[in-house]
Amino acid sequence: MGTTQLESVQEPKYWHLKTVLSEALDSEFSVGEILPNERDLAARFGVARATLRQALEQLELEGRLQRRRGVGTTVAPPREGVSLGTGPQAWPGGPEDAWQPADCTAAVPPAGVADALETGRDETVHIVRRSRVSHGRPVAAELLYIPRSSVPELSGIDAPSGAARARAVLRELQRLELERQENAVELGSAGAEEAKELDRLPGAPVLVVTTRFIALGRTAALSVATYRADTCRLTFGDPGGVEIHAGIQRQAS
Amino acid sequence: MGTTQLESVQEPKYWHLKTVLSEALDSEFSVGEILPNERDLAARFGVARATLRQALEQLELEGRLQRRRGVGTTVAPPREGVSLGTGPQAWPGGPEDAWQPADCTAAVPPAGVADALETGRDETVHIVRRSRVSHGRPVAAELLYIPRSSVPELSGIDAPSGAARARAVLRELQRLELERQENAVELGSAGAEEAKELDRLPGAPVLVVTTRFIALGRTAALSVATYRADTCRLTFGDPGGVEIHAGIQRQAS
DNA sequence: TAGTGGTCTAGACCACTGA
DNA sequence: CAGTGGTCTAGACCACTAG
Repeated sequence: MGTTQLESVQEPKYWHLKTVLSEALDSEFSVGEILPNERDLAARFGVARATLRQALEQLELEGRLQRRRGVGTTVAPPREGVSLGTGPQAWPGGPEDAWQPADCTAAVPPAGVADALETGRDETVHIVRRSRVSHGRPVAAELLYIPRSSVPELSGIDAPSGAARARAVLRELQRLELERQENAVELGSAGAEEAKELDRLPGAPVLVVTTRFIALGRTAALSVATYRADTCRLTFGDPGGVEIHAGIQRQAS
Repeated sequence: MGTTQLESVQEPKYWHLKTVLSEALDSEFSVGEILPNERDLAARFGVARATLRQALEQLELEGRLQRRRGVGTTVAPPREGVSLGTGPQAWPGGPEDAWQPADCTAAVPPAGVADALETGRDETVHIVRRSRVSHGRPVAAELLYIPRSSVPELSGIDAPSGAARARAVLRELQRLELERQENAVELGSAGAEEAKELDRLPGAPVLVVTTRFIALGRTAALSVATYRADTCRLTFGDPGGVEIHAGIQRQAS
């Protein structure tokens, strides 16, 4: 560090800024603390506000900062471990399920979902909306697609929609014997509705977890869950033991 | 759609742009095709280049586009499913392992890693670098931390470093009986070295998969693998069956 | 060397929050 | 209401790629 080496071969300003800020966060700030506003910070570092923002965006993406319009930028707590499927295989709505049913409607699913469910593209399915809350904050929103054939005994006399119906559908689902489930995780960005549910702006990065529940050789239900990427670390496999934080592991070399 | 409704309550331009572009990608472009350059596109839509770029950035984050400096913007192929742990539990370097060992050195790991491994903070461990390639493209880079105590029989006469030593270390690891493993997935951004290995720019979004291998009640190895978030969809649990694409499922309502 | 995307600037206005 | 972050503009220059 003695010299400002030539090795700054062409390091972008925002990248250097990010490094400096990251170190400052470690040493000079504590969780929840409010940073100076963007205009002040930019002036302090002698860069345009847009450049400063580029650094802040990266730090927010890495879960180190939290920015809220009208409020300010605060130091984020370490990411929270959120368990996916504690037991190897379990229906949604079973015991130990961390999700809260919010609503249930009947509608035609997107074509991709219909194909996965092997239902006709015009066929309506049960769509259960659920949300997952942790430490009082929403962390995930889910759409659960369930073909009518998976819950044949569902009484039509039950509530036509709402949380009560959602619970009824999930209860019926338990009667099937779950063969196995397939999971996939990928990066996405929050749509308008998801953003509202997750208390973020549209376009915010999310981890999309797609789960296919397989019973009797066919896909009995399909879940598409979007987790806040800024606050969540998805854990799976056998739990237990001390928590580990990749974020911390990756710092420095 | 008949009217440009007032419901454009305040939809940002870049958001609307993203929607328009996304639909155009579906209907008017095919995979690999090159889009007009940013200056032309911006002019065509009557927005500043920065605004256009904001839309492109989102689409790239969602894996719909691929941008390369000096080349242009192309339509990306659907994300590729990348399997994490086909069998429930297996040591790295075992049969069916998709990784290619690249190097092996001995060094003091980051503090977070040392804590997870329960080694002293000044203690050196074996660090195996591996890379994962799919369809000729690099998709992930990994750092594997292995305490010396996990491979006590390792002969000091072997190659002091390089791929040969990496293979030797992994071979020794197989002798331990794997009890279980813990996985975690979170969003991160590529560091300078990772970026080079993944053929991306620094700061590119990555999915960081942390795996703790547990044997004899202690952490026998720790893997930190970074996957390209733009091209990968991580799959786990029992495989088999038709591939599903959350990206497609999430389109439209 | 021409053309691409990546970085950066110095402004402006807006939407939202909280006092 | 004042102050915050979010959006947007119209430029400029740079790093990289390929012919």
